[in-house]
Amino acid sequence: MGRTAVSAEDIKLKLVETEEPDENDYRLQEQVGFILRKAHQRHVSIFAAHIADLTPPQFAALAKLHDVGETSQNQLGSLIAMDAATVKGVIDRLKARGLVELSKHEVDKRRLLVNLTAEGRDAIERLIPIAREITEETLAPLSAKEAAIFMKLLAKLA
Amino acid sequence: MGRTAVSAEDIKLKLVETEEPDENDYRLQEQVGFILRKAHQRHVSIFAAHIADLTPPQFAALAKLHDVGETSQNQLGSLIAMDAATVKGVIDRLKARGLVELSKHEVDKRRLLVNLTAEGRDAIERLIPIAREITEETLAPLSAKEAAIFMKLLAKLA
DNA sequence: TTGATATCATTTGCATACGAATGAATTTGA
DNA sequence: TCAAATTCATTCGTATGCAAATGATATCAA
Repeated sequence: MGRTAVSAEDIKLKLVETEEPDENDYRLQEQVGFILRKAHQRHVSIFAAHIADLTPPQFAALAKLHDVGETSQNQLGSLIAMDAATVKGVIDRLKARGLVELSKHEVDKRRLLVNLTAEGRDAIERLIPIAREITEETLAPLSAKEAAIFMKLLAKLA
Repeated sequence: MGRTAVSAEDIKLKLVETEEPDENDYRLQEQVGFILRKAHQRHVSIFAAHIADLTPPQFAALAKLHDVGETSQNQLGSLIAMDAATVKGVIDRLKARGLVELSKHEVDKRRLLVNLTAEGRDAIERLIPIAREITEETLAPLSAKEAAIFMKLLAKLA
């Protein structure tokens, strides 16, 4: 008698429970987005410890300009993954510090050309070796093989 | 004769070149920090497409409160990797929207306790399934096996 | 050619993110 | 016990980051 004493309500409850074990075990700490944010924070912190007077976006702008030479503000932004509003602020601050200079495009009057100053060129050339150390330190928790795999997968995600 | 015609200058030049092929081949696009930033940007964009009325940090705060219940503002911050100044802004905005309520700690008068409101609880429980989809879509460029490896390595980095 | 579109840059508003300084309350240690 | 150190929260200043609106200039298409 007792062994078969399972009501319809019991069964329904069981089903509901196994159908959605969802809300109970959502672990924020294991979600990509959350960990990506933390990993990025850690990198920024390592960067700041090595290069105190420049932010990563500012460094990116200088490094890219060093790479490609004169470009328009918007184009530079697309090269370093910054929208127009953001890149403007970054360039303004670099200009205020004399690392970059602006000029108007002769033909297309909408464009604002950006270029490194001599000081900006010196700065970026001096900083690139340090940037290599920053990359290295950021990846330090991984073995060489792990780092290679990680970079490949990260590039797929980005 | 011709085969051994290598001057001291030639050798020095060769050495210099192999000692620092550095500044010439620094590729911003291949640095961890740069790609991490882009991957994070992509995730935030995916998040916004699924959950328009909440930011990832706001979601994190609600999810963590749902997980651990009432906590102090600072403690919540450390649980979701936000410093005191940042967490205050996030909590202020959640409070203004009625998703969270604040109260003073009876014993330790320095602490400000944060708790979900009924509305906040409803919201986070409704959003968690969507957050799973966001995680899934963020990892979509990777196979299941790649995603598992990536998450393991990313966790090591963060 | 000219009217519709598109592009480049700027501005505004909002939301992280964090260092540094400050004040209040608590804990520690001599 | 009481002064020093620590912790919690707030505020200020600076720097991304992005959506949306705007104005100027270019390009395209009918």
